[in-house]
Amino acid sequence: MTIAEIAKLAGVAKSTVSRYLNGGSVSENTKLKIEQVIKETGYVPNTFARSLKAKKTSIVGTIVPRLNSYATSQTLIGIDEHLRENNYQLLISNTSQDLNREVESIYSLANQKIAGIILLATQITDRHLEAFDKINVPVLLVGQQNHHFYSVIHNDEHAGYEIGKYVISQGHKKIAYLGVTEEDIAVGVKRKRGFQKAVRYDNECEVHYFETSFKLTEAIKKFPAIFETYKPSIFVCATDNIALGVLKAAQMRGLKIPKDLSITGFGGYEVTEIIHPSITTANFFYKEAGILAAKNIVKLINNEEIEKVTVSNFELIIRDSVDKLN
Amino acid sequence: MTIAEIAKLAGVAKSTVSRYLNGGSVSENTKLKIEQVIKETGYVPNTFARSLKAKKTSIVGTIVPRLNSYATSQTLIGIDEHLRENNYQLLISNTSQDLNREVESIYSLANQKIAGIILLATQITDRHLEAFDKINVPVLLVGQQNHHFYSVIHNDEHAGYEIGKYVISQGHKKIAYLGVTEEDIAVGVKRKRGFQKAVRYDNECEVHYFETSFKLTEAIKKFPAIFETYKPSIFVCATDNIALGVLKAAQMRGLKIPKDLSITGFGGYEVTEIIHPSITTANFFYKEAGILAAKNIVKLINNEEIEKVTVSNFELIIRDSVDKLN
DNA sequence: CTGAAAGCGCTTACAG
DNA sequence: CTGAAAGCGCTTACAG
Repeated sequence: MTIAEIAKLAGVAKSTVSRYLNGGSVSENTKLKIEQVIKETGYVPNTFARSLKAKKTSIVGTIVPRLNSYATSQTLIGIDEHLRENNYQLLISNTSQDLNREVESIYSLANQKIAGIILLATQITDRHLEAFDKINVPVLLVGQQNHHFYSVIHNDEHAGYEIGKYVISQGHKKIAYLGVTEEDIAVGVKRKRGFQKAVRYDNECEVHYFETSFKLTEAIKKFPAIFETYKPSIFVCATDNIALGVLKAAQMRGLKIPKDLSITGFGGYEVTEIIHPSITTANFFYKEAGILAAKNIVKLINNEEIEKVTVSNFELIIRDSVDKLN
Repeated sequence: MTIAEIAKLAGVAKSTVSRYLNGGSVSENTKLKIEQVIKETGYVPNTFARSLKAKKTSIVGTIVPRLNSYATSQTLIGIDEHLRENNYQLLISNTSQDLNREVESIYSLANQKIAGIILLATQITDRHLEAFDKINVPVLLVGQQNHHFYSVIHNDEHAGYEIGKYVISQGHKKIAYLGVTEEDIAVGVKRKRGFQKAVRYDNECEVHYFETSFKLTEAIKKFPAIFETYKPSIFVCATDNIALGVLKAAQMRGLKIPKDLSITGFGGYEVTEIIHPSITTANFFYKEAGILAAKNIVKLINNEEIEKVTVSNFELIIRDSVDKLN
């Protein structure tokens, strides 16, 4: 089935059918005829021919650092949902946490004439800047903020603040903050900064800051030394994964949570609810952030105005992993 | 940059450049010239023009029931990896567990002239059969077997058998098997069948079979009634998710695992290791199955022979959730 | 080995 | 509102 056959069957010119398909002006009468023929034949336009002429597609490329992460999945689900409803297609490009592949993906997606790019960002390097600069395609960052780009971010700083306030309200005076590298602005800098703001004016409160990677296993390894030398009453962990590592390490040495040690996380990962005891955490709405991202990229594609930074919400979920000391 | 410009710069005809690009016969000399020009200009062929003529692409569509599942992520990672290495592109189509959307996706992918389809299958209905029949594209099933299709499956039956053997070897005599609907052949039928084979000849062993859904929360709800009326020494759960639900429910009522109750799962989900106590389970190699699937679909696309059914391996992982009673 | 030409299935000014 | 024609950037017989 081609547009030519449809045109012939409907007794009109190809261009008229094309106009009908693209919402151009067609008389009611011919509209009906074409509609009829298309229904009968089940005709679907050839995407390649269309894209070849129009020099663009209705595909939004989303670059993700990894596929096997709760945050990624939920965000993708949100993006997918909104894109689908608006007749855009989602193309997922997985980079397996390889920044080189991330840059390659940018060029590769541009080459496929995708309409826009959503990047679930971790770090933005000069090579990212250069690539985005070259390709001239609407771009939206999710999870990290950068003054060169539009972005949808989580409220990491405020989440850190709320966690801090809560921990203090439960009477904790000796806190181990287990964070990550400051190269990650959102997770490494902002969550900590928010936390610091909350504890700053409590003079009796002592906080020591430690750093680990995003890996659960690394947190398990780091735990014993910190716990033994510093003896904190609580571990405030910069991610749920780290919190899970700390929980595992603590339970392995027979500690009762939260009686012997309290723990908090960030993220709102499903496991934190399943696990026993369930973990107090700041829950980010990843799926909603995905929907916001999709909405914004669509607007960008249509040259509509949007805010430079859209902040997605969070909620503090108080569960069973923090002991009340006062 | 178009092929015409490259041709002009290299001083040859478009068709010669095209032949060079597609591995046709070109003299060493012209090959060098073209190579040079392409390098200088950074020319990349237009995919749409190419696909429009060639009437096919190098895209493999993978239809997944859901994005937020460990099994799905791992399988996709495997598929992605092997496809990338072989210059195919992966297009992921998420159906959010909606069988209608699954069927729609089949047609939609076919319409995009993808080279092949991998379906992470749950159930195969007549409408699936009809769709695949119509589109005439190589198809491969993952996770479920069906005599109409090529497939890569997990060794569910043998895994069930090994779990059964192990449970008996630990002296359990009163077993609750918590399974799922038999509409799911792999999970609902085969795992149970394997398990039954293992326990069949142990006369002292009593097994009661129960059914729940795939949802963790449902397992939590089902737990109390089963536990109180039947009082088993172990819950053999048909998935890790169900096992996690049982664990949660048991811990909520203060039971010590495995002292008061033993639990096993199927799947090898990451959480089963993190959680305390860690759960004994049959670990399926999802990523490897993904690689196998990608290998097979590529062969199918190239008209190479493959086995109708490829069985992916598993391993029994013995951890801390089963008590030794003998 | 190489080139000229036709054609894949659309869209888009342009003219009426 | 409608149609004829050109052209998007490739590939593929065909002829030499």
